[in-house]
Amino acid sequence: MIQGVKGMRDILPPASGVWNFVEAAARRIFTRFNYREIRTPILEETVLFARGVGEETDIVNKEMYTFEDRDGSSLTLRPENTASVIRSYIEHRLDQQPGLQKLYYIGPMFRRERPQKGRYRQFYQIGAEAIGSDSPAIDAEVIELVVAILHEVGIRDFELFVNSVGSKKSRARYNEALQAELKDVAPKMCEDCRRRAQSNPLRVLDCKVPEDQPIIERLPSILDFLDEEDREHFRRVREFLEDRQIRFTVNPRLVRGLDYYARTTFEITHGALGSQNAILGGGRYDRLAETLGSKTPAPGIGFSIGEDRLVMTVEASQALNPQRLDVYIAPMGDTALRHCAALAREIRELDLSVELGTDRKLKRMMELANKQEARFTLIVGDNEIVSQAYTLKDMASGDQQTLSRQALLDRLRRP
RNA sequence: GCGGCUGUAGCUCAGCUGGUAGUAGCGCCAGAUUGUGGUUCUGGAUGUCGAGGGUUCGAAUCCCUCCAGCCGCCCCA
Repeated sequence: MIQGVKGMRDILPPASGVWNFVEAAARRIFTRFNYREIRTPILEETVLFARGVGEETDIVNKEMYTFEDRDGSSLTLRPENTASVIRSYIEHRLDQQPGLQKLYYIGPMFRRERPQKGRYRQFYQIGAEAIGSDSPAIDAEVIELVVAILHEVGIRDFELFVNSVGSKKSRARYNEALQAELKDVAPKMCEDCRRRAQSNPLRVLDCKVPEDQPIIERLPSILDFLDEEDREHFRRVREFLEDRQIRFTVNPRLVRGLDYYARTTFEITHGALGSQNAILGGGRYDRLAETLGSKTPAPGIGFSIGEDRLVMTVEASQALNPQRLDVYIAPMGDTALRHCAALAREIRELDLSVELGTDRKLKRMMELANKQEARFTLIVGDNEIVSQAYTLKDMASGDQQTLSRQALLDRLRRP
């Protein structure tokens, strides 16, 4: 049997209905915040991600699907979308458009990681970028926007963490200070932390072992390494969030991220997700455009929601009503079947979903109507064609009435 | 990429001190007299027991390899 590729999955009904629900909700909120959709290619030149995301990140080092094209150029399946959006912004001179560019996207990304629940090699992100301003008010609005999306899909019990990682320079200084400090205290910590102190000091901050917490609390905070401007920027972001009555926790340990992050970073987690508990993450990337060759600065901030994970929490938190069938038409015989095609078209024009049965037996068609939870079944046989009166059965109550063609359409028009 | 656990009908699973697959539940199909579903009853189909190899007279059951999923690491969405 030919199977799907590892880490990639089929999204079947009824789950696909939840995906559509989530995407429709996101689009509504994006529209309210005046974001418009951008669609970028799934393939980009490898160098875009190498430079944009950062040569030293795990994503670029070991997780990209990179291959040589027939002409010898190196192409990569996008592992994230911010770099592509900025590339497009530069290429099409969107900085010449009036005001901010507020763009959103929905689509698949690819990273070759070991698959797990909530972690797939082809996964989907719903994201947005606000490019062209470094105002802290934009940071707060972007965060307000993601919170609004979560509310719109019915998720309330999440936690929002915000932090500021300052400039690249202050992050480097912080990393040094952390390493120096860890040299002394790491031996007293758990096995994992001792390893991380060597390989990736920032990861120590994520340790969940209770005994290590007192030590971690005494480690230096990145917030103490910010310069004056970064500190003020972060203060105002928090102020704007409070004005908007958005509940958040400052988490100085939230320092991970791609190389391009600067100043504000944020993350939202949800308990129902297990170890892959981050449902979305984002941050500011004021220098990314220049890194990618823009002559003019284009400070921006964005986020991406892990749609797979969002769908999981939506599925866990509420029972969504699946797509309903409005009318099942049961024609009795070939004449009726031909006759019903026009009838089906007329009912569909009322924006109702219609299934036109092709089975020979009425009993069988009634069964199918029932299994698909049709609201009505319309029975059309010789009697009905001759008399131009149709039998409409309400499947919930079992009531049946005989209606003229016009009365039938009127009856179906109102719920 | 590393470690652990798991893999039997469409789904959930039983069988696993080796003897050649389950009247299991749900679902699916058909019938209970020719234009009426949901309940009930009756009957039926479907599995190369994840794949390949090995041990054995004989393997779903033991061993090896591979594949996939899940959990942890790592990373992140």
